[in-house]
Amino acid sequence: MDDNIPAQAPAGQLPASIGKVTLQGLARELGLSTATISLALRDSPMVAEATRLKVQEVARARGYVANRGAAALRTARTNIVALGLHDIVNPSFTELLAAVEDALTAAGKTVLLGVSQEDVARQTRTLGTLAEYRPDAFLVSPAAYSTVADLKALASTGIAVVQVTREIEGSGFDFAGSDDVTGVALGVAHLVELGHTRIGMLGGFGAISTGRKRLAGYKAGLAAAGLTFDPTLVMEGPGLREEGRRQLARLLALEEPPTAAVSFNDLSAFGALMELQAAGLTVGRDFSLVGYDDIGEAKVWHPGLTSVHTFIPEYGRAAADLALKRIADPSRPVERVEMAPELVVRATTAPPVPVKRRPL
Amino acid sequence: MDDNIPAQAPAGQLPASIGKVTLQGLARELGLSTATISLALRDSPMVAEATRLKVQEVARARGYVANRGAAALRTARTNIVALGLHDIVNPSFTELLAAVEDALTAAGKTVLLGVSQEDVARQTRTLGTLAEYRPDAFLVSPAAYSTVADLKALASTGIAVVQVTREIEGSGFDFAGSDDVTGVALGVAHLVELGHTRIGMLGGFGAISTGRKRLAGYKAGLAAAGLTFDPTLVMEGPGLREEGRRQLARLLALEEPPTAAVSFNDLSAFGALMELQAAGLTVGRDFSLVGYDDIGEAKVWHPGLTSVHTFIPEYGRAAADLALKRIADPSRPVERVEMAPELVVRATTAPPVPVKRRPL
DNA sequence: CGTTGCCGTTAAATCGTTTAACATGAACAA
DNA sequence: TTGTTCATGTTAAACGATTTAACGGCAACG
Repeated sequence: MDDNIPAQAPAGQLPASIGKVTLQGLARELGLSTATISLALRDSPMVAEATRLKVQEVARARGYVANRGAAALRTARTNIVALGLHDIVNPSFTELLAAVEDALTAAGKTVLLGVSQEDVARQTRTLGTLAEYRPDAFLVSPAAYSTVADLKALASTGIAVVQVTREIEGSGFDFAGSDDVTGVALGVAHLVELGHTRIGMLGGFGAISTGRKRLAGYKAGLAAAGLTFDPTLVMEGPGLREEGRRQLARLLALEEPPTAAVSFNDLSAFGALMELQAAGLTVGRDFSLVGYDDIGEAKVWHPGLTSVHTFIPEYGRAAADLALKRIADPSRPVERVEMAPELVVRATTAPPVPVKRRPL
Repeated sequence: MDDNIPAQAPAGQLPASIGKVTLQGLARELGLSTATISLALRDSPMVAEATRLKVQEVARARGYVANRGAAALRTARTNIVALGLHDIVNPSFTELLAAVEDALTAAGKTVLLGVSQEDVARQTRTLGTLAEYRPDAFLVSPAAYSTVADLKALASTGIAVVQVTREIEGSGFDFAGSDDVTGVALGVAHLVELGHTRIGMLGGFGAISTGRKRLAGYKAGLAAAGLTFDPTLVMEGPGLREEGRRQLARLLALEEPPTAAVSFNDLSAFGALMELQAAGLTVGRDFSLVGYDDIGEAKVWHPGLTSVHTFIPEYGRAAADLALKRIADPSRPVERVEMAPELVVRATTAPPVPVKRRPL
């Protein structure tokens, strides 16, 4: 019946069949079995050289594009790595994302992206959807307030889970990030060395591991210098430009304002620089400021931002590596890669000015 | 034979079967066919209410996670949208990525990410790999020097292709972006209105559509004001902070430097602001500067950057929409969404100072 | 009581790959 | 001659879902 409408065949089939070159199509065309084609395309030594070359040539000529979904169904390996980030607008995460993407594609993996926007419910939904694609691994920077259970749900499907930047303490998953306690303490030590004794902190917040660790680093730095911790000098909030600006304004409004501050991240510090400028103060003279992360932008600023370099691309690559290693061997011992940050002194830090600047 | 080793079964099967709940497993457990389970989980009216509820309950209890790869194999629909961007560190692209991701996930799609790093060869490789996952659509911001052929290769596999931000003129694919010619002309007009007659451009470059269009907008703006185009006032290069800073330095070093400039993007402008500051000049008094895109950072600056707002999240959403529409109807007419930018005046622009500032 | 029609469910085919297990024929040794 | 290898290929069964024709059961109806 349908055979009576031959005219429709070319018109109807062509668009649908474009790009529809499959192993089976090649097999038919070459008079070989799909098995041979499959092996030949993957350079298996089990197929004769001549055959292999011919198969590859025809495949190229026909524009064959492998269907990884089908292959994955069979092999239970998708070569997909799911990335669950809480934010991608923040440049430090952008730099991380770029490094991770680069490292993973270099290893033949492809990145499936999900963004939680710092919302646990959305994170649950997103990760759930990503899981439906059966990634070989999850690389996660958990949203604030995430719990162990949120990650365990992923691992229970037998998928590798690696935490990056942020972690859920005690979750027992691989982790790559910077040693934030040491890092912030480094910044504090630098300020102390310059002679500052009243040092504030433009802080993050306690619902995320980095917020807690960097605060701990601030305290540790003070303690090491024999300075007492004054909670009124610590501001809390999301590490954003606007917030850093607000936080610095609040510090300056204190009865006895600090002469310097370390910050949760560079973004806060940039905002603070704006506020200093707006307040008519000169950073590196009237006030000293130390950023954190040392993202690319920090060195472009004028004056250049003194910051604690945390090697974001490096630990992004490390995280990718951990994922690859855990995929290869799911039972390997849990590994933590904590990179030691380094202080980069530029122009936003200097000795404090004498209390009375104009003794006149 | 194998039956003689019953002790191994639980030990060996458990780890392997974790998360391995499939439709067939559920079917066996419920004494139903996989067809019924499949239909029930998708709320098909063909299955009785009671059955549906029971199936869904058991599925939830067992932690069933659908395998979209398998489904895709059958339905030829992956619900994946591949994103091929030339860069993700630049904040304007980050904002775009965030908006696109948001819009697509809201529509039930998942984002597969590929980054070309402004390298055509890498773009070819990346897009090829993405194609192996059979995305329902490609959303592309092509690398510099891309040609129509680079995109046609994707379309020939019958996949929807949408260009965002950048386009390859005459390629015949959907496009969403800002009307850059109008946009930059807007910035020039503003400077002209303030009294500037010697206006420079911190430019992009000609290998990408936005570079060409924004330059055209600059020329159009000058022409509309009756000013003649002076090529020595146009700098070319990648739109980065460092580059903007360099370009402004070069403009200032001219024999007869301009009193104002428009720029290719905000990033260039931020760099230029740094250079002005380093040169001891006050922006908004000694020199006027207009950014482009008006990314979030622009309003946090002090002084706030006058910029041309291009509605990046909006056209990101538009691009996602175009993709969804083309997936739904591959034969619909090609659509271009060009958003009209709007000038946002802040504090970096002002009338030019008289030629001799100190008549003394 | 036989027929019809509807409803809920099922069997089986299908998507494109991979991979054990097996087939074929030539080369070689005994 | 009769086996044994070895090199190349093939067969056929997965993988986990979706789809659709067909089926069985049951109520209603004449």
